[in-house]
Amino acid sequence: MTVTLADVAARARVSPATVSRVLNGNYPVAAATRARVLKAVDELDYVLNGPASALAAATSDLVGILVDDIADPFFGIMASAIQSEIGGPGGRAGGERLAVVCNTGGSPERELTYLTLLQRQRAAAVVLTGGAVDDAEHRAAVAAKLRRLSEAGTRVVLCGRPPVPDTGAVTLAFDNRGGGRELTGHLIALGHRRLGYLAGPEERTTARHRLEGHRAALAAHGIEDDPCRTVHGRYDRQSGYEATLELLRRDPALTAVVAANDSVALGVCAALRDSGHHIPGDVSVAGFDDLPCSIDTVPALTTVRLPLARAGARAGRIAAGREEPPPGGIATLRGELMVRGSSGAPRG
Amino acid sequence: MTVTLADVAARARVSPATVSRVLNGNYPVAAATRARVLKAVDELDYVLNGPASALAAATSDLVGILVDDIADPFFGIMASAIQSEIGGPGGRAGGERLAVVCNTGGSPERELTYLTLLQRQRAAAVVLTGGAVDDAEHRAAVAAKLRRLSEAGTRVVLCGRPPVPDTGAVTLAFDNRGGGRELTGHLIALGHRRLGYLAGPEERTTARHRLEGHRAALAAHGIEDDPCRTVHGRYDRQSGYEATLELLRRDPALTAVVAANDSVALGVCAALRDSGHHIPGDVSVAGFDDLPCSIDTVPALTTVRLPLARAGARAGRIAAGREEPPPGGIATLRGELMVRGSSGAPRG
DNA sequence: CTGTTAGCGCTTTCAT
DNA sequence: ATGAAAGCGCTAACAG
Repeated sequence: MTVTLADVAARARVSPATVSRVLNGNYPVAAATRARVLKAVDELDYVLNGPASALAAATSDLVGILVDDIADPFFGIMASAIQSEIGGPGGRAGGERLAVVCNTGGSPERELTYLTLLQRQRAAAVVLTGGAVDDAEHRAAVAAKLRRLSEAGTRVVLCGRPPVPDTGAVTLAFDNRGGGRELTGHLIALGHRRLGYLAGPEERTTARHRLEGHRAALAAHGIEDDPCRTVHGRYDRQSGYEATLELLRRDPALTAVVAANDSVALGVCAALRDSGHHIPGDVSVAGFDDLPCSIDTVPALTTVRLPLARAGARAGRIAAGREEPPPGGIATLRGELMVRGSSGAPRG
Repeated sequence: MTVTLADVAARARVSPATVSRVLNGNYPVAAATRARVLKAVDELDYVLNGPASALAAATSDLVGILVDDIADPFFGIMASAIQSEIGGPGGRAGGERLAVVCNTGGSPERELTYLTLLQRQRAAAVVLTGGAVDDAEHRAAVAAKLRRLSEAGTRVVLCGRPPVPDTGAVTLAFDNRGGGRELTGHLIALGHRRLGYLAGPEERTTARHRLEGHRAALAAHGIEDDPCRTVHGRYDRQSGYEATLELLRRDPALTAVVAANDSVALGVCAALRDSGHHIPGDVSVAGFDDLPCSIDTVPALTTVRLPLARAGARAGRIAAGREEPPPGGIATLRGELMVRGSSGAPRG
């Protein structure tokens, strides 16, 4: 009842092999024959059977994109860029690739599960985005999976994620350390000496690297890094809100708060507003990522712009095999400091 | 070289069929045998071949989620909710489903392409989110595709999208008309009589329905609907910014601007600020959707909260076959008016 | 509860 | 340029 390639062949009065060749366009076929086949395809409303095709050819057109949180524009922007570079023509059979995004929810287990699922589908490529969970066991498990995927012919690209050595994975990393250093450096230059820092989840590499940059900037200027001025939390607004109140409790004389990312910074702003502090008159605020939202806060947020779309597009092209990997398989992309109204000189 | 089910069978000293039964867990197998098989799977590091499995079983565990714009939290939030309800155990083979999101970029052609690709993969279910393009030709093409998918056994769910009759598709629609009516009604109740309206893309059903609601509210209160106070545009911030300037040029005495969604409303706020208008003192602003960002504008945005996460979760469960479709296959979910600081009584 | 036997629908040598 | 035939790796009756 469901129409198969054989049906098309019968109607076009050719062999199944010829239909396959027309559909894949990877073999010379007489123009007249091709036309006849295409007509039959159209008339029968034939749709290629993906699994059968993938089984016989031992490859598929599936490309997986793993993200931590699809509801977060940070990942959405990257995923969108990746997908738009992959989803075009260029695949096998029918010329279209199925680029799909998988939401891990930040869970290491789900990350591994999705990798297995994609391995099971014999995916053509896999792109992993965002910071990794920096735990020895999980790192080893991911490395093993990536190695296995590479060996099976799946292209692996890490986008905005630190390299995983010896896996054949191409890496486009963000310079989170450098960005963090520059951001805190900017605040120090304005005259700030009592800076609160809201770090992201302790186990995430992005959070860790940004914090390292912050500390490097403090050290470079001989400012003591009082541990009670750093609070770890989640990468979300609410976490920023709560942590800010905690920070103010610990040191009411704070003149600046640096957040692990923009979502957290929005929470910081809200908490400061709600507790009667003026931004930047009383307290300066800075974020990281430069999400679209960040320009609409009042005052607009000082932050570090990450080239999310550019990185994603490049990762997509590499995954699609349309661009050469960077030399050594690793490239580091720098962020750009965006100075806006939320940062200013401290009072007094 | 790549290990197959037969290898596992050999090592576990059972037949391939038994291995398959263990892996799918849909058939009684002696505990001892199962353990032996699982051990072999582990030792050989075996990964099921998805295409082969899908071919033989004539079904797959792939579930597709179509979104207009993955970088927009409106879709991200729904997609996340859908995926978290589907991605769990409950699929075939190994107990995991591959729930993936496909980014159409709002293009009708890409929407159809993705539907074909999913049909090709013999997807277990497809969820379409967001407003449809309301063009007769495209509507017919989508309807035909959905019918074909349904007939092939793919579950089809429309989430936040108007029904498509006679396709077997289950619909969870948002009451955009009602929300629009309530929002404009609120502004009218505050005393506004000169309201600008920034409608979304003219061809989108969401934009259309929200506008209809707006007009219904005007009509209900006997307010003339001056066509020059309505401007169509894209669903983004920049569009809102530009259209607001245009609106003010046409009628500088406007006391309120209603936007098609929150992103547009952010642009409205920016344009008003930049042209020296106070919100809500000079001009009130209202959005639609209640995205997370909307609470962080100053003043916070009056808007209509849509149950994105709830709708997504329900759509996901229906797609996964874990919840019954609503009676008649259609449910309409209402929005909730969120009155915040951006709306107030008009001056004078 | 387990093994045997046919395919699922397509791709791809190898001939012609 | 086209056809014939042999699987790809798995599942699903059907026996036992």
